[in-house]
Amino acid sequence: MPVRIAIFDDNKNIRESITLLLQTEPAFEMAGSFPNVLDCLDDVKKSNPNIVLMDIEMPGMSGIEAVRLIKKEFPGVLVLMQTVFEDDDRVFDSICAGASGYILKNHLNHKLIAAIKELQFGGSPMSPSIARKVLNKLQQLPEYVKPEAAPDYHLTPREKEVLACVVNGLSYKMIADQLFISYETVRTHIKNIYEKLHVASLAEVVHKAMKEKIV
Amino acid sequence: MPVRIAIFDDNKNIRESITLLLQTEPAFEMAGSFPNVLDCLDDVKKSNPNIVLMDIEMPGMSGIEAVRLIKKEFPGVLVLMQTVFEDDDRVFDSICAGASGYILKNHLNHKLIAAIKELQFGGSPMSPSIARKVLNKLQQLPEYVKPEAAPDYHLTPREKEVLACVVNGLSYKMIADQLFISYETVRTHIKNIYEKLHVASLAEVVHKAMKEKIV
DNA sequence: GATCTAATCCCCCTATTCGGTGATTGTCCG
DNA sequence: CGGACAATCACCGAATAGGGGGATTAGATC
Repeated sequence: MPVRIAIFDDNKNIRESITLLLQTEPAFEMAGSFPNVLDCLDDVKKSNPNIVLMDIEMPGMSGIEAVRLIKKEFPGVLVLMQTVFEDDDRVFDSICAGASGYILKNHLNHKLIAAIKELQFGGSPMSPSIARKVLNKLQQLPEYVKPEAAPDYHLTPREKEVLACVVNGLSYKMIADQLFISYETVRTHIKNIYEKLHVASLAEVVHKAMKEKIV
Repeated sequence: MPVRIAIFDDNKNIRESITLLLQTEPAFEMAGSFPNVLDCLDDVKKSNPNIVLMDIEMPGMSGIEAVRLIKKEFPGVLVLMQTVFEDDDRVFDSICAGASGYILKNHLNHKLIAAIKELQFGGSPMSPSIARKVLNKLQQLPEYVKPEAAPDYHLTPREKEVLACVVNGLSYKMIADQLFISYETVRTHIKNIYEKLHVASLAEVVHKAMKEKIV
Protein backbone atom coordinates (compact mmCIF):
# COMPACT_ATOMS: atom_id res chain seq x y z
CA MET A 1 0.00 0.00 0.00
CA PRO A 2 1.51 3.33 -1.00
CA VAL A 3 2.10 6.12 1.48
CA ARG A 4 -0.51 8.83 1.09
CA ILE A 5 0.94 12.32 1.26
CA ALA A 6 -0.78 15.70 1.59
CA ILE A 7 0.85 19.08 1.07
CA PHE A 8 0.01 22.41 2.67
CA ASP A 9 1.89 25.26 1.05
CA ASP A 10 0.69 28.63 -0.20
CA ASN A 11 3.17 28.64 -3.08
CA LYS A 12 1.64 27.00 -6.12
CA ASN A 13 4.98 26.37 -7.77
CA ILE A 14 6.28 24.54 -4.76
CA ARG A 15 3.17 22.41 -4.49
CA GLU A 16 3.43 21.46 -8.13
CA SER A 17 7.12 20.72 -8.09
CA ILE A 18 6.76 18.57 -5.01
CA THR A 19 3.89 16.74 -6.61
CA LEU A 20 6.01 16.04 -9.67
CA LEU A 21 8.90 14.95 -7.50
CA LEU A 22 6.80 12.56 -5.47
CA GLN A 23 5.28 11.05 -8.56
CA THR A 24 8.66 9.68 -9.46
CA GLU A 25 8.32 7.33 -6.51
CA PRO A 26 5.77 4.60 -6.97
CA ALA A 27 5.68 4.07 -3.20
CA PHE A 28 4.14 7.53 -2.76
CA GLU A 29 0.67 8.67 -3.59
CA MET A 30 -0.51 12.27 -3.53
CA ALA A 31 -3.53 12.49 -1.26
CA GLY A 32 -4.07 16.21 -1.57
CA SER A 33 -2.49 19.60 -2.11
CA PHE A 34 -3.80 22.68 -0.32
CA PRO A 35 -2.80 26.36 -0.53
CA ASN A 36 -3.82 27.21 3.05
CA VAL A 37 -4.68 25.57 6.35
CA LEU A 38 -7.98 27.28 7.03
CA ASP A 39 -9.84 24.01 6.51
CA CYS A 40 -6.96 21.75 7.35
CA LEU A 41 -9.01 19.40 9.52
CA ASP A 42 -11.52 18.89 6.75
CA ASP A 43 -8.76 18.61 4.20
CA VAL A 44 -6.98 15.95 6.20
CA LYS A 45 -10.18 14.10 6.89
CA LYS A 46 -11.11 13.97 3.21
CA SER A 47 -7.68 13.27 1.79
CA ASN A 48 -6.77 10.83 4.56
CA PRO A 49 -2.97 11.10 4.32
CA ASN A 50 -0.36 9.11 6.23
CA ILE A 51 2.07 11.99 6.03
CA VAL A 52 1.51 15.74 5.87
CA LEU A 53 4.06 18.17 4.48
CA MET A 54 3.49 21.48 6.20
CA ASP A 55 4.82 24.89 5.36
CA ILE A 56 5.07 27.37 8.24
CA GLU A 57 4.44 30.67 6.53
CA MET A 58 0.87 30.54 5.36
CA PRO A 59 -1.92 33.07 4.92
CA GLY A 60 -4.49 32.96 7.66
CA MET A 61 -3.53 30.41 10.27
CA SER A 62 0.11 29.55 10.87
CA GLY A 63 1.33 26.13 9.89
CA ILE A 64 2.33 25.49 13.48
CA GLU A 65 -1.20 25.97 14.74
CA ALA A 66 -2.40 23.72 11.95
CA VAL A 67 -0.04 20.98 13.12
CA ARG A 68 -1.42 21.29 16.62
CA LEU A 69 -4.96 20.88 15.35
CA ILE A 70 -4.16 18.02 13.02
CA LYS A 71 -2.19 16.05 15.61
CA LYS A 72 -4.97 16.53 18.12
CA GLU A 73 -7.62 15.25 15.74
CA PHE A 74 -5.50 12.69 13.88
CA PRO A 75 -2.65 11.60 16.15
CA GLY A 76 -1.53 8.94 13.70
CA VAL A 77 -0.72 11.36 10.92
CA LEU A 78 2.96 12.20 10.69
CA VAL A 79 3.84 15.81 9.98
CA LEU A 80 6.98 16.97 8.26
CA MET A 81 7.66 20.70 8.53
CA GLN A 82 9.30 22.27 5.54
CA THR A 83 10.23 25.87 5.78
CA VAL A 84 12.90 28.46 5.34
CA PHE A 85 12.80 29.46 9.00
CA GLU A 86 15.22 28.10 11.47
CA ASP A 87 14.86 30.44 14.40
CA ASP A 88 14.76 28.56 17.66
CA ASP A 89 11.24 29.52 18.58
CA ARG A 90 9.58 28.32 15.43
CA VAL A 91 11.53 25.08 15.41
CA PHE A 92 10.71 24.38 19.01
CA ASP A 93 7.08 25.40 18.66
CA SER A 94 6.62 23.15 15.66
CA ILE A 95 8.01 20.18 17.49
CA CYS A 96 5.91 20.82 20.55
CA ALA A 97 2.90 21.09 18.26
CA GLY A 98 3.59 17.56 17.14
CA ALA A 99 5.80 17.64 14.06
CA SER A 100 7.90 14.52 13.54
CA GLY A 101 10.42 16.07 11.21
CA TYR A 102 11.70 19.48 10.16
CA ILE A 103 13.63 20.13 6.99
CA LEU A 104 14.74 23.39 5.50
CA LYS A 105 13.52 24.31 2.06
CA ASN A 106 16.89 25.28 0.70
CA HIS A 107 17.89 21.66 0.35
CA LEU A 108 14.41 20.39 -0.03
CA ASN A 109 14.36 18.56 -3.31
CA HIS A 110 17.24 16.21 -2.91
CA LYS A 111 16.28 15.43 0.67
CA LEU A 112 12.52 15.27 0.57
CA ILE A 113 12.13 11.74 -0.68
CA ALA A 114 14.67 10.40 1.76
CA ALA A 115 12.99 12.38 4.55
CA ILE A 116 9.57 10.97 3.83
CA LYS A 117 10.93 7.46 3.78
CA GLU A 118 12.76 8.03 7.03
CA LEU A 119 9.59 9.36 8.59
CA GLN A 120 7.64 6.38 7.37
CA PHE A 121 10.08 3.95 8.97
CA GLY A 122 10.05 5.50 12.40
CA GLY A 123 12.67 8.18 12.01
CA SER A 124 12.54 11.94 12.41
CA PRO A 125 14.32 13.61 9.53
CA MET A 126 15.80 16.95 10.42
CA SER A 127 18.15 19.22 8.59
CA PRO A 128 21.51 19.09 10.34
CA SER A 129 21.32 22.57 11.82
CA ILE A 130 17.82 21.85 13.08
CA ALA A 131 18.94 18.65 14.78
CA ARG A 132 21.69 20.57 16.50
CA LYS A 133 19.24 23.19 17.69
CA VAL A 134 16.96 20.51 19.06
CA LEU A 135 19.74 18.89 21.04
CA ASN A 136 20.88 22.25 22.36
CA LYS A 137 17.35 22.96 23.46
CA LEU A 138 17.21 19.73 25.41
CA GLN A 139 20.53 20.51 27.01
CA GLN A 140 19.37 23.92 28.11
CA LEU A 141 16.29 22.67 29.89
CA PRO A 142 16.12 23.53 33.55
CA GLU A 143 17.54 20.88 35.82
CA TYR A 144 14.24 19.86 37.27
CA VAL A 145 12.84 18.45 34.06
CA LYS A 146 15.87 16.33 33.42
CA PRO A 147 15.71 12.74 34.53
CA GLU A 148 17.62 12.85 37.76
CA ALA A 149 17.28 9.65 39.62
CA ALA A 150 14.35 11.11 41.53
CA PRO A 151 15.03 10.02 45.08
CA ASP A 152 12.14 8.37 46.86
CA TYR A 153 11.26 10.10 50.08
CA HIS A 154 8.83 7.38 51.16
CA LEU A 155 5.94 9.76 51.51
CA THR A 156 2.70 8.03 52.36
CA PRO A 157 -0.30 8.52 50.06
CA ARG A 158 -1.88 10.91 52.50
CA GLU A 159 1.31 12.88 52.85
CA LYS A 160 1.45 13.23 49.10
CA GLU A 161 -2.06 14.64 49.10
CA VAL A 162 -1.12 17.16 51.74
CA LEU A 163 2.02 17.99 49.83
CA ALA A 164 0.02 18.68 46.70
CA CYS A 165 -2.14 21.12 48.64
CA VAL A 166 0.89 22.84 50.07
CA VAL A 167 2.42 23.23 46.64
CA ASN A 168 -0.78 24.83 45.46
CA GLY A 169 -0.42 27.45 48.14
CA LEU A 170 -3.13 26.35 50.55
CA SER A 171 -2.80 27.23 54.23
CA TYR A 172 -3.01 24.57 56.94
CA LYS A 173 -6.60 25.54 57.59
CA MET A 174 -7.60 25.32 53.95
CA ILE A 175 -5.91 21.96 53.61
CA ALA A 176 -7.80 20.69 56.63
CA ASP A 177 -11.09 21.69 55.02
CA GLN A 178 -10.09 20.29 51.68
CA LEU A 179 -9.14 16.88 53.05
CA PHE A 180 -11.82 16.74 55.76
CA ILE A 181 -9.31 16.37 58.57
CA SER A 182 -8.41 18.58 61.48
CA TYR A 183 -5.91 21.39 61.51
CA GLU A 184 -3.72 19.39 63.85
CA THR A 185 -3.61 16.42 61.55
CA VAL A 186 -2.52 18.61 58.72
CA ARG A 187 0.23 19.85 60.97
CA THR A 188 1.33 16.34 61.78
CA HIS A 189 1.47 15.38 58.14
CA ILE A 190 3.46 18.47 57.29
CA LYS A 191 5.86 17.84 60.13
CA ASN A 192 6.41 14.37 58.76
CA ILE A 193 6.89 15.73 55.28
CA TYR A 194 9.46 18.21 56.58
CA GLU A 195 11.25 15.37 58.27
CA LYS A 196 11.27 13.18 55.21
CA LEU A 197 12.28 15.91 52.76
CA HIS A 198 14.81 17.45 55.14
CA VAL A 199 13.31 20.90 54.95
CA ALA A 200 11.83 23.33 57.45
CA SER A 201 9.44 25.71 55.72
CA LEU A 202 6.64 25.79 53.22
CA ALA A 203 8.77 27.65 50.72
CA GLU A 204 11.40 24.94 50.80
CA VAL A 205 8.79 22.21 50.47
CA VAL A 206 7.25 23.83 47.41
CA HIS A 207 10.65 24.36 45.86
CA LYS A 208 11.83 20.82 46.45
CA ALA A 209 8.56 19.24 45.45
CA MET A 210 8.49 21.13 42.17
CA LYS A 211 12.15 20.67 41.44
CA GLU A 212 12.06 16.95 42.03
CA LYS A 213 8.61 16.71 40.55
CA ILE A 214 7.30 14.69 43.45
CA VAL A 215 3.94 16.24 42.76
CA MET B 1 43.64 21.03 9.03
CA PRO B 2 42.31 17.53 9.60
CA VAL B 3 39.68 16.79 12.21
CA ARG B 4 41.20 15.15 15.26
CA ILE B 5 39.17 12.25 16.58
CA ALA B 6 39.44 10.34 19.84
CA ILE B 7 37.70 7.05 20.63
CA PHE B 8 36.58 5.72 23.98
CA ASP B 9 35.44 2.11 23.74
CA ASP B 10 36.27 -0.90 25.88
CA ASN B 11 36.16 -3.25 22.90
CA LYS B 12 39.54 -3.48 21.29
CA ASN B 13 38.18 -4.84 18.01
CA ILE B 14 35.81 -1.95 17.66
CA ARG B 15 38.52 0.58 18.39
CA GLU B 16 40.76 -0.97 15.79
CA SER B 17 38.13 -1.29 13.13
CA ILE B 18 37.05 2.32 13.63
CA THR B 19 40.64 3.41 13.44
CA LEU B 20 41.05 1.55 10.16
CA LEU B 21 37.82 3.01 8.86
CA LEU B 22 38.76 6.55 9.72
CA GLN B 23 42.17 6.18 8.14
CA THR B 24 40.47 5.85 4.78
CA GLU B 25 39.51 9.50 5.07
CA PRO B 26 42.39 11.91 4.74
CA ALA B 27 40.30 14.62 6.39
CA PHE B 28 40.36 12.64 9.65
CA GLU B 29 43.21 12.13 12.05
CA MET B 30 43.19 9.74 14.97
CA ALA B 31 44.04 11.68 18.09
CA GLY B 32 43.72 8.82 20.52
CA SER B 33 42.04 5.54 21.34
CA PHE B 34 41.19 4.61 24.92
CA PRO B 35 39.68 1.48 26.45
CA ASN B 36 38.08 3.27 29.39
CA VAL B 37 37.12 6.71 30.63
CA LEU B 38 38.79 6.64 34.01
CA ASP B 39 41.33 9.24 32.89
CA CYS B 40 39.18 10.76 30.20
CA LEU B 41 39.99 14.34 31.13
CA ASP B 42 43.71 13.66 30.92
CA ASP B 43 43.21 11.65 27.76
CA VAL B 44 41.30 14.46 26.11
CA LYS B 45 43.75 17.05 27.26
CA LYS B 46 46.71 15.14 25.88
CA SER B 47 45.15 13.96 22.63
CA ASN B 48 43.37 17.28 22.04
CA PRO B 49 40.58 15.99 19.76
CA ASN B 50 37.91 18.02 17.96
CA ILE B 51 35.50 15.14 18.13
CA VAL B 52 35.12 12.33 20.66
CA LEU B 53 33.45 9.03 19.88
CA MET B 54 32.03 7.71 23.12
CA ASP B 55 30.72 4.29 23.96
CA ILE B 56 28.18 4.10 26.77
CA GLU B 57 28.89 0.72 28.31
CA MET B 58 32.32 0.98 29.80
CA PRO B 59 34.09 -0.50 32.80
CA GLY B 60 34.38 1.89 35.71
CA MET B 61 32.70 5.14 34.88
CA SER B 62 29.80 5.28 32.46
CA GLY B 63 30.31 6.96 29.13
CA ILE B 64 27.53 9.37 29.99
CA GLU B 65 29.32 10.63 33.06
CA ALA B 66 32.46 10.95 31.00
CA VAL B 67 30.63 13.14 28.49
CA ARG B 68 29.49 15.38 31.31
CA LEU B 69 33.03 15.78 32.57
CA ILE B 70 34.52 16.33 29.14
CA LYS B 71 31.95 18.91 28.09
CA LYS B 72 32.43 20.74 31.35
CA GLU B 73 36.17 20.93 30.97
CA PHE B 74 36.32 21.20 27.17
CA PRO B 75 33.05 22.73 25.96
CA GLY B 76 34.33 22.99 22.40
CA VAL B 77 34.82 19.25 21.95
CA LEU B 78 31.95 17.58 20.10
CA VAL B 79 30.84 14.21 21.39
CA LEU B 80 29.22 11.51 19.32
CA MET B 81 27.65 8.71 21.31
CA GLN B 82 27.86 5.29 19.74
CA THR B 83 26.13 2.48 21.49
CA VAL B 84 23.74 -0.41 21.22
CA PHE B 85 21.34 1.08 23.75
CA GLU B 86 18.34 3.03 22.72
CA ASP B 87 16.29 3.13 25.88
CA ASP B 88 14.84 6.57 26.47
CA ASP B 89 16.73 7.24 29.66
CA ARG B 90 20.18 6.64 28.31
CA VAL B 91 19.49 8.57 25.13
CA PHE B 92 18.12 11.52 27.04
CA ASP B 93 20.82 11.41 29.69
CA SER B 94 23.53 11.41 27.06
CA ILE B 95 22.10 14.43 25.36
CA CYS B 96 21.67 16.33 28.59
CA ALA B 97 25.26 15.46 29.42
CA GLY B 98 26.28 17.30 26.29
CA ALA B 99 26.44 14.83 23.42
CA SER B 100 25.93 16.37 19.99
CA GLY B 101 25.04 13.16 18.20
CA TYR B 102 23.89 9.64 18.96
CA ILE B 103 24.20 6.75 16.56
CA LEU B 104 23.47 3.10 17.10
CA LYS B 105 26.27 0.61 16.64
CA ASN B 106 24.29 -1.77 14.50
CA HIS B 107 24.64 0.48 11.49
CA LEU B 108 27.79 2.08 12.63
CA ASN B 109 30.27 1.49 9.86
CA HIS B 110 28.39 2.80 6.90
CA LYS B 111 27.14 5.82 8.87
CA LEU B 112 30.08 6.77 10.98
CA ILE B 113 32.01 8.77 8.44
CA ALA B 114 28.90 10.66 7.35
CA ALA B 115 28.00 11.26 10.99
CA ILE B 116 31.39 12.72 11.84
CA LYS B 117 31.26 15.03 8.85
CA GLU B 118 27.76 16.13 9.76
CA LEU B 119 28.89 16.83 13.29
CA GLN B 120 31.83 18.82 12.04
CA PHE B 121 29.61 21.03 9.90
CA GLY B 122 27.16 21.98 12.62
CA GLY B 123 24.76 19.07 12.47
CA SER B 124 23.70 16.50 15.04
CA PRO B 125 23.71 13.04 13.50
CA MET B 126 21.23 10.71 15.08
CA SER B 127 20.00 7.29 14.09
CA PRO B 128 16.42 7.66 12.89
CA SER B 129 14.83 5.96 15.87
CA ILE B 130 16.89 8.12 18.21
CA ALA B 131 15.79 11.30 16.46
CA ARG B 132 12.20 10.25 16.85
CA LYS B 133 12.68 9.58 20.54
CA VAL B 134 14.24 12.98 21.00
CA LEU B 135 11.33 14.75 19.36
CA ASN B 136 8.86 12.74 21.38
CA LYS B 137 10.68 13.71 24.52
CA LEU B 138 10.41 17.38 23.66
CA GLN B 139 6.73 16.98 22.94
CA GLN B 140 6.13 15.34 26.28
CA LEU B 141 7.71 18.08 28.31
CA PRO B 142 5.47 19.63 30.91
CA GLU B 143 3.68 22.76 29.78
CA TYR B 144 5.64 25.08 31.94
CA VAL B 145 8.93 24.57 30.19
CA LYS B 146 7.44 25.20 26.80
CA PRO B 147 7.76 28.73 25.49
CA GLU B 148 4.55 30.28 26.71
CA ALA B 149 4.45 34.03 26.45
CA ALA B 150 5.70 34.39 30.01
CA PRO B 151 3.71 37.28 31.44
CA ASP B 152 5.79 40.14 32.74
CA TYR B 153 4.99 41.10 36.29
CA HIS B 154 7.18 44.21 36.20
CA LEU B 155 9.27 43.13 39.14
CA THR B 156 12.15 45.49 39.84
CA PRO B 157 15.69 44.10 39.85
CA ARG B 158 15.79 44.15 43.61
CA GLU B 159 12.47 42.40 43.86
CA LYS B 160 13.75 39.69 41.58
CA GLU B 161 16.72 39.19 43.87
CA VAL B 162 14.44 38.88 46.86
CA LEU B 163 12.21 36.53 44.92
CA ALA B 164 15.14 34.30 44.11
CA CYS B 165 15.96 34.07 47.81
CA VAL B 166 12.38 33.26 48.67
CA VAL B 167 12.28 30.50 46.08
CA ASN B 168 15.39 29.03 47.63
CA GLY B 169 13.61 28.75 50.93
CA LEU B 170 15.29 31.56 52.85
CA SER B 171 13.42 33.25 55.69
CA TYR B 172 12.97 37.03 55.80
CA LYS B 173 15.81 37.27 58.26
CA MET B 174 18.17 35.21 56.14
CA ILE B 175 17.29 37.24 53.07
CA ALA B 176 18.03 40.44 54.98
CA ASP B 177 21.49 39.14 55.86
CA GLN B 178 22.10 37.85 52.37
CA LEU B 179 21.22 41.14 50.68
CA PHE B 180 22.64 43.41 53.38
CA ILE B 181 19.33 45.15 54.01
CA SER B 182 17.04 45.25 56.99
CA TYR B 183 14.33 42.77 57.84
CA GLU B 184 11.75 45.48 57.24
CA THR B 185 13.00 46.18 53.76
CA VAL B 186 12.76 42.54 52.92
CA ARG B 187 9.19 42.67 54.12
CA THR B 188 8.43 45.65 51.96
CA HIS B 189 9.85 43.97 48.89
CA ILE B 190 7.91 40.82 49.56
CA LYS B 191 4.71 42.77 50.08
CA ASN B 192 5.27 44.37 46.70
CA ILE B 193 6.01 41.02 45.11
CA TYR B 194 2.79 39.62 46.56
CA GLU B 195 0.93 42.56 45.11
CA LYS B 196 2.47 42.19 41.67
CA LEU B 197 2.09 38.41 41.46
CA HIS B 198 -1.38 38.42 43.00
CA VAL B 199 -0.49 35.97 45.73
CA ALA B 200 -0.49 36.02 49.49
CA SER B 201 1.98 33.51 50.85
CA LEU B 202 5.49 32.23 50.37
CA ALA B 203 4.23 28.90 49.15
CA GLU B 204 2.24 30.56 46.39
CA VAL B 205 5.15 32.76 45.42
CA VAL B 206 7.50 29.82 45.09
CA HIS B 207 4.95 27.87 43.10
CA LYS B 208 4.20 30.69 40.71
CA ALA B 209 7.81 31.72 40.32
CA MET B 210 8.87 28.19 39.46
CA LYS B 211 5.91 27.48 37.23
CA GLU B 212 6.33 30.62 35.23
CA LYS B 213 10.10 30.44 35.47
CA ILE B 214 10.40 34.02 36.57
CA VAL B 215 13.51 32.96 38.44
C1' DG C 1 11.44 72.43 40.07
C1' DA C 2 7.79 68.99 40.31
C1' DT C 3 6.80 64.20 39.71
C1' DC C 4 7.78 59.41 39.68
C1' DT C 5 9.87 55.28 40.94
C1' DA C 6 13.14 52.10 43.24
C1' DA C 7 14.99 51.14 47.36
C1' DT C 8 15.46 51.68 51.94
C1' DC C 9 13.53 51.66 56.78
C1' DC C 10 10.08 51.68 60.97
C1' DC C 11 5.89 50.40 64.04
C1' DC C 12 1.63 47.91 65.48
C1' DC C 13 -1.04 43.98 65.57
C1' DT C 14 -2.84 39.58 63.97
C1' DA C 15 -2.46 35.21 61.68
C1' DT C 16 0.12 31.42 60.59
C1' DT C 17 3.73 28.36 60.89
C1' DC C 18 7.08 25.48 63.41
C1' DG C 19 9.10 22.23 67.02
C1' DG C 20 8.41 19.17 70.61
C1' DT C 21 5.73 15.72 72.96
C1' DG C 22 2.11 12.63 73.37
C1' DA C 23 -2.09 9.78 72.32
C1' DT C 24 -5.67 6.79 69.79
C1' DT C 25 -7.37 3.99 66.14
C1' DG C 26 -7.16 0.59 62.55
C1' DT C 27 -4.71 -2.34 59.31
C1' DC C 28 -1.39 -5.22 57.57
C1' DC C 29 1.94 -8.91 58.34
C1' DG C 30 4.71 -12.46 60.25
C1' DC D 1 -0.77 -11.94 69.20
C1' DG D 2 2.60 -8.25 68.89
C1' DG D 3 5.04 -5.06 66.10
C1' DA D 4 5.16 -1.72 62.46
C1' DC D 5 3.03 1.90 60.36
C1' DA D 6 -0.50 5.11 58.41
C1' DA D 7 -3.71 8.27 59.83
C1' DT D 8 -5.95 10.77 63.02
C1' DC D 9 -6.11 14.42 66.88
C1' DA D 10 -4.30 17.55 70.82
C1' DC D 11 -1.62 21.25 73.55
C1' DC D 12 2.18 24.53 74.45
C1' DG D 13 5.24 28.12 73.37
C1' DA D 14 8.31 30.41 70.25
C1' DA D 15 9.26 32.02 65.77
C1' DT D 16 7.91 33.64 61.46
C1' DA D 17 4.92 35.64 58.15
C1' DG D 18 1.27 38.85 56.70
C1' DG D 19 -1.62 43.44 56.53
C1' DG D 20 -1.90 48.09 57.35
C1' DG D 21 -0.03 52.34 57.89
C1' DG D 22 3.77 55.98 57.11
C1' DA D 23 8.60 57.81 56.01
C1' DT D 24 13.20 59.13 53.67
C1' DT D 25 16.61 59.18 50.03
C1' DA D 26 18.58 59.15 45.47
C1' DG D 27 17.86 59.01 40.46
C1' DA D 28 15.39 59.43 36.48
C1' DT D 29 12.02 61.99 33.73
C1' DC D 30 9.70 65.68 32.21
